[in-house]
Amino acid sequence: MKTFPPSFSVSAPQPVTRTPRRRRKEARPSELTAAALDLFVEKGFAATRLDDVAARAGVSKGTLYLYFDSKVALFKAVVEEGIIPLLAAAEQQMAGYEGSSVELLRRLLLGWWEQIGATRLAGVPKLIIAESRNFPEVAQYYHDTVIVRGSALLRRVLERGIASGEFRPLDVETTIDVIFAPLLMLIVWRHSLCVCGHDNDPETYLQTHLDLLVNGLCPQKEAS
Amino acid sequence: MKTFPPSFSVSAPQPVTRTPRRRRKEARPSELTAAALDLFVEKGFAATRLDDVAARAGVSKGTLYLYFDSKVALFKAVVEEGIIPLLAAAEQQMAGYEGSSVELLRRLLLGWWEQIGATRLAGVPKLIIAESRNFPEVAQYYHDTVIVRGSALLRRVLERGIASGEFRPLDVETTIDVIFAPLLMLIVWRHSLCVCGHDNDPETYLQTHLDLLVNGLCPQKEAS
DNA sequence: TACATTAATGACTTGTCAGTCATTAATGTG
DNA sequence: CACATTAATGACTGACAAGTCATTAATGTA
Repeated sequence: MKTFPPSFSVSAPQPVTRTPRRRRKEARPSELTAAALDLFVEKGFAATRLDDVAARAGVSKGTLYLYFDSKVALFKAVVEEGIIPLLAAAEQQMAGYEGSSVELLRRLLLGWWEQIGATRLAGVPKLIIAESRNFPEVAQYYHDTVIVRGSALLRRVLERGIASGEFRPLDVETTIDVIFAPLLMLIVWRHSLCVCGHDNDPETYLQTHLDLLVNGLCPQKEAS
Repeated sequence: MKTFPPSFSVSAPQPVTRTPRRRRKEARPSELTAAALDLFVEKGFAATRLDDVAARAGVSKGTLYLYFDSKVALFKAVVEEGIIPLLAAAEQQMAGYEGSSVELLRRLLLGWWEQIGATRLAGVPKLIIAESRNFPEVAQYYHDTVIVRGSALLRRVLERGIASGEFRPLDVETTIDVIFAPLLMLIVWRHSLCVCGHDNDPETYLQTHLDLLVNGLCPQKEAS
């Protein structure tokens, strides 16, 4: 990753193996947010050093501050770039859907897993869960721009299913949170508690969750 | 919080308004763990300053180090004192239970809520979820002493229910985690994301979770 | 090639906090 | 009371990291 001075001499004379400066105003911001996402995911928000973010993006810390006012601003940019577009796409897709509500719910949850849960982006919600207490500004921003909008998607599915009689009438607002909790805990397990060996197979976990959700714990009382 | 010399003179001649030292070797440890629990819950593990823990317990930081080798040791003591006894009690209770498995599951989850989730102790699992990545030693300790033992309780309930035909045959290990996830997320909401207004009524939340668990999302197909 | 513009740098300032240790004083005993 | 024991103190150290800014040098233009 880094350029070390080789212990044997090479044809090109490298003064101190320092790559020359490059002026790349356009490319810096996205390179910095990409580096930041990696490190936020790996170490958490508080534990990520901006020196490291800058180094991974191939610049110095001073340069980072040229493009982002603060650590918080950098995080907001990561969310803006990584999550918001996915939300917009999901809203689009759902608008045109015509099948059953059970299937729609399944697609929504599995889609979230594929596009966020199973990717580097999963670090973002994990980080919010872990650190919002210490960074209320960050939490507020994420709540207003992501959670509210994501909840609305689930709300539509549930209301749709209840209206069509596919679902029992439930407390929709509470059910949204109950349904989503296992997905969030799945990424928490995979990004935090993994350190102590305990781990789940995500496929099995999601299947089990959906199965419990749709069918419950008890056998269908067909013969009653 | 701190004792300032008053700018006007007071009848009682307070040299610098400093309470005299007291030697209370016996009482210190539990006073310190109590103070630590409060602050860990409020601020998280990393963000809790040992100066503050000591101050809340009415001693200086040096005294804290007289009784605990490190911040991690202090945390372990908090778990040892707060959580382990509850686990032991739950195991005891469950051994003698004779009713239905649905009812046993309900009692287990609601009992967890009453004794941990709704109390100051809820901060402990929340803290593990949030910070295990940065403190693997802490996570490992908690996994080995609490999570493994708690999972065993749920496992017994599920196996009992499956054996009696009350529950469908399921992947028990995965189901344990899926069932517990919403409870953990509930305390995360209440201890972290509360900062941004979003909040649930715990009673409704738990009822909804149990209802979904036992009955699922769809109406019972009685007439099929 | 000479020069103006400004992207990029990294040493520095400032503040925080875990953990240490020489000093102080509370308490029991003879 | 005199004094030994040891609980308690808090100033200090060392390490770390966010944010700043005077300096450096890449690049385009005349």
